Amino acid sequence: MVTSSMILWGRLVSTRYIILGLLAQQPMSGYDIKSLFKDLSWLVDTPSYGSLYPTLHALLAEDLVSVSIGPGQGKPTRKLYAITVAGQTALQSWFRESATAGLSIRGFARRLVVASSLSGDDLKDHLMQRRSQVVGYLTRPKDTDGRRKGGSDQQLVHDYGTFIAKAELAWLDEQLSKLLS
Amino acid sequence: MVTSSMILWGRLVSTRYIILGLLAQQPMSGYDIKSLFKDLSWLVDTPSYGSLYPTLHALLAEDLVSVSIGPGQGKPTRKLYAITVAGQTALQSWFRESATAGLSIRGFARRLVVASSLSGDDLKDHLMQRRSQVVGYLTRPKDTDGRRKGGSDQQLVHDYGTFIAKAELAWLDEQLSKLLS
DNA sequence: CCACACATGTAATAGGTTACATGATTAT
DNA sequence: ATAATCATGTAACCTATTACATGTGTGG
Repeated sequence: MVTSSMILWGRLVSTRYIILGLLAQQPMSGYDIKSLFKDLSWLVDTPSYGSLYPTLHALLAEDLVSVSIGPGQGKPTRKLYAITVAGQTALQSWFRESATAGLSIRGFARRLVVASSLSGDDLKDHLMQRRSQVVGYLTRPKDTDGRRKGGSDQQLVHDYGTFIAKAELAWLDEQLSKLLS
Repeated sequence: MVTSSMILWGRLVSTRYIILGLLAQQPMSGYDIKSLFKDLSWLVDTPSYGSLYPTLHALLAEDLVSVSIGPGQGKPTRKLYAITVAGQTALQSWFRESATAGLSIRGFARRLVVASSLSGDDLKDHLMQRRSQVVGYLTRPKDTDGRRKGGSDQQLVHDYGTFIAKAELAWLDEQLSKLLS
């Protein structure tokens, strides 16, 4: 039975793929993944164990990852998850299909984690695509609407957004020049 | 009957309060709110109509907002929502209680929208609190763990995070010096 | 007359969090 | 001993998205 949700499975479903992206860099336990996310919490939301472990189980059931009982020398026994070949394929497909995804800083960071574990070309594409989105954002037309948006409306947040976007543009250019040299 | 979810009602529940924050700046329709969110999509997630309208209905049922049938000269009739006194109180309470909330750029932006509609002191507190969080992030100890994190692990994303954090710090200092002068 | 922006809404469902439950090992 | 960190998991519940449904007004 194919439900509509299964059609969506290959699309966004954020957490699945960022977890897969982390596992693509090296085998880890659920606990490790959680800690890594904590390091990234500045940019990406940290999933709770309540979604982390079930996701890992689902990925396992689909053969996108494999498990082995970790050595746990000293510390309690742990399950080491590793990405499979099928997992790598799925990850790459998702990354390429989700290329047109939105403009949020969070979405970019999420995909950046995944991109780091893929080919240099995928990374370069991601950065270049992002660059044009950021430029688009910075050159967006100022709205002078009659109804709402009375001039100073949301000024502060927009100012913040513009400032961050400019910084990001600088970062992107720096990274891209490194990649192209 | 008091359920545990009701206790949480005054806490995070993101969208409720950012909507309330937007309405605190001026009365708007659901459609207006959606457009405003689109402008902010760089920093904050845009809720879908499927959550926007029900949220508006809930806020209305709790007397945190009021409605009036908009003029709609030319365009189709619209419902103008406005924040009530109770709504303003609830907004301020939420803002102050959620002060210790996490460190994500998205969480900050969300609260920034709300802060813009509150007193200058609330805004100043928010910026100062954020400043110390950002400084904490930038001065966080580099981990040299044996098990995972093999040196260059997640390098790129961390680099990105650091770059953005530095930019944010500069912005915060700029804003704070404006507020204090 | 048709596409597009304006405008509001609901039902099914996916996705996530909270709170709970359990246990090993190390440092104080 | 006992607190803290390491480690895994589940059930109930909340929240949000997706997809659908409907209708007005404007411009080409």
